[in-house]
Amino acid sequence: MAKPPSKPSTEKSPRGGGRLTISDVARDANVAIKTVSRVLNNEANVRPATRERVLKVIKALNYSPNLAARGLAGSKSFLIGLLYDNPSPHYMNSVQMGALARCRAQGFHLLVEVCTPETKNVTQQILTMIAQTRVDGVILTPPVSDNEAVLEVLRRDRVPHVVIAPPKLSDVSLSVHMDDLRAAYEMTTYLLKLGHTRIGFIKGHPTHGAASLRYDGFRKALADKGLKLEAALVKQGYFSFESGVDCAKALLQGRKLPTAIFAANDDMAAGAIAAAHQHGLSIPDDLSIAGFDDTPVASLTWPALTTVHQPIAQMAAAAADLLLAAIKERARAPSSGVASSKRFQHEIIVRASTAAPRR
Amino acid sequence: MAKPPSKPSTEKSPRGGGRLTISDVARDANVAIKTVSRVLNNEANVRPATRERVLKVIKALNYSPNLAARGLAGSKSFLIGLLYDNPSPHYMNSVQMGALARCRAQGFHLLVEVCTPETKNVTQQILTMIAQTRVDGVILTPPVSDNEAVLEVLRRDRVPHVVIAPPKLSDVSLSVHMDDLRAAYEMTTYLLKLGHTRIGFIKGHPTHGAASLRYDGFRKALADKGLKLEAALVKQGYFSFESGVDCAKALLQGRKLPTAIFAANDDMAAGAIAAAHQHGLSIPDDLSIAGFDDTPVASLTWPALTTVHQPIAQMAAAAADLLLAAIKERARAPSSGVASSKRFQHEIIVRASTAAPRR
DNA sequence: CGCTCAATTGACAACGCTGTCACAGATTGG
DNA sequence: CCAATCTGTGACAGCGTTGTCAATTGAGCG
Repeated sequence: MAKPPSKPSTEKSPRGGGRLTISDVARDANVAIKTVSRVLNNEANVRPATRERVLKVIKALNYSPNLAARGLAGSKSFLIGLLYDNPSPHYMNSVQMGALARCRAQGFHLLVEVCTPETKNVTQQILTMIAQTRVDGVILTPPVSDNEAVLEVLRRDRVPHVVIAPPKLSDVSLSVHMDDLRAAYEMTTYLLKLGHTRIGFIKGHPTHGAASLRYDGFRKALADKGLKLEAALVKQGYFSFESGVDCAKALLQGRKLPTAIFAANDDMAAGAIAAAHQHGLSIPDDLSIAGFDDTPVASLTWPALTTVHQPIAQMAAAAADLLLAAIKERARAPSSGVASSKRFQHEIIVRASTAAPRR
Repeated sequence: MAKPPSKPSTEKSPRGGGRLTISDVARDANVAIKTVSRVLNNEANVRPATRERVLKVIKALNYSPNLAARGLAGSKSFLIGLLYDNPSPHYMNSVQMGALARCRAQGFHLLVEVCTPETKNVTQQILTMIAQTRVDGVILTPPVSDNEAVLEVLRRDRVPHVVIAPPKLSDVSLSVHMDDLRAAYEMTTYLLKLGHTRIGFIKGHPTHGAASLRYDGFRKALADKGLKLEAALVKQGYFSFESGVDCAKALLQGRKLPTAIFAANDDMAAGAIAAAHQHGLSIPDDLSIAGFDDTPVASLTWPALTTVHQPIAQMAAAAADLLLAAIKERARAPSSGVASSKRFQHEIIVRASTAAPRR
């Protein structure tokens, strides 16, 4: 009985990679399945010529390995979980774009998981997700990143994770962050240098870690210039446009008007602009206004908003890199990873909403 | 040698569901693995008492099944791919929130895939993703939804998919959509009813399907009122703030000024507002301005923007429902699914940027 | 030329679940 | 009362990969 000839690679046209398996490749390349696996995983000890041949067949067949099988057999799932709880679409979009680019570049996929504020048991939700999907790592964004219970669980289960904008630098987790205090300090200093001496400040949401840092930066800048903080010029906002309107109105009804207002985020700054318009004030001639975050709205207000730019997408990309590196490292040495944090540089973006005060 | 006693269920504390397998549950519930599987998949032919018992053990152990194994053994991956290529963070955020809620409610996870405009071969990218992850279905958002080649591939490989805002209603795909023409018609009619007769229009990006529908709606409303379309009052924009500024400036420099401007999206409307401010015009007294989409920026401009609201999150949720239903249906009868489309109702949101023209 | 040792390759058993099918017990009908 | 039928349950074989370890190859050396 004649042995059936091995089928030529052209038999299956290089279409969707649909139902191809690793053994199809092995057959065509005339090697064992395991060797194909070695090539796929970039393992050592494959003769260059063999590797070449296998790669050629893979390409010809347009084969790509089944993640589920890989996940089951090996330990890697090639899945990264993105924990998501941010009310700002722009922020989350930037994070996703940044993280996704890096993940895909390294062959990982992004699994998005939302935990709305109503979610009673975030911890349980994460646990379930990990058990189900066996994600190789998790990226946390604010304000989930403030949740100590979640971090605790991730550490206990030894799930690699990276925190974007952690409330405080941890010594057990990876993280990326920005210097909110310094940024607010610089913006305040910029306003002072323009000649403003009465600067109103609209604080951010009281539970948001970074918000208080921004206020600290504001105070420090005043102090360093020898100026006293006037309580009447500080209002408590909540990051929303409406709270910005309210706070600005309150500031503009005081006895001695501020010549500038610095809001802890752009939405509130936009609110301040609206309030100023309503008061018949001209910006920046009668009143300078500065924001924080450089969201798209900062370019769409009239006049365009002077604000602090954070490189969100870059931070997210770096977070992904950090995470992926840790995952690879852990595969080599299962010892717990080292904590490390990368700091990013902000930038003061001067637009049309600020100017020297009118004499 | 004594046979080791089967370990009691309390041995593994109900923690992370970490390394539990289905056989742990089977042992504790005193049934076969297959029976646990039946319970997990809600299959028939399990005695209620047995089902109960298994469920109790599952809960006690805090067990959740391994998706990779499920995917490998069965045909389902419990993964939905979200194809993503939208420049608007707000839009994508809404889509994700809407889709994610439904997916998670039905035990599915969301895999995000970006295809930037630079991606040379979107089709290949999708093919690879499908081959790797074996997603059970795909959700397409505009403008990917306009890409006929992508749709073609999905159909050929018989991957269930749903299209959000397709350029034209397909007879082979699921979709959800809104009546852009009618919405623009209504907004225009609203402006006409206020008493405006010279209405400027800023068109959207020329390659965006919905953009031309909006223009069609505008023209139809004028025609139905017996008004002639003045070419000088129509400008070609590109959906960006800057193009809105430019178009509005051009409109405001014409001989006979319009008393209202209708822009095909909010960003351009915001641009028009800025341009009007620069021309020293008061809104809405000197000039009414209307937008389209009801993005967050519409509430942050001054004055707040009259615009058309689309229920994006609801549409995405419906899209997910449609898709999940089709997946379940296909599991029952592998015949190709029926096409169906669900239409959603828009809403005219009247804010402060529009009013009757000054006499 | 024969031997050693490292480099390369392959056979085979998992991984955790579902599909298939066989089987025991319960139910029905004549 | 027994065959015929239906329910509920379990044994077992994969699904497409990787891990383990044995087998084969080839180069270097005395």
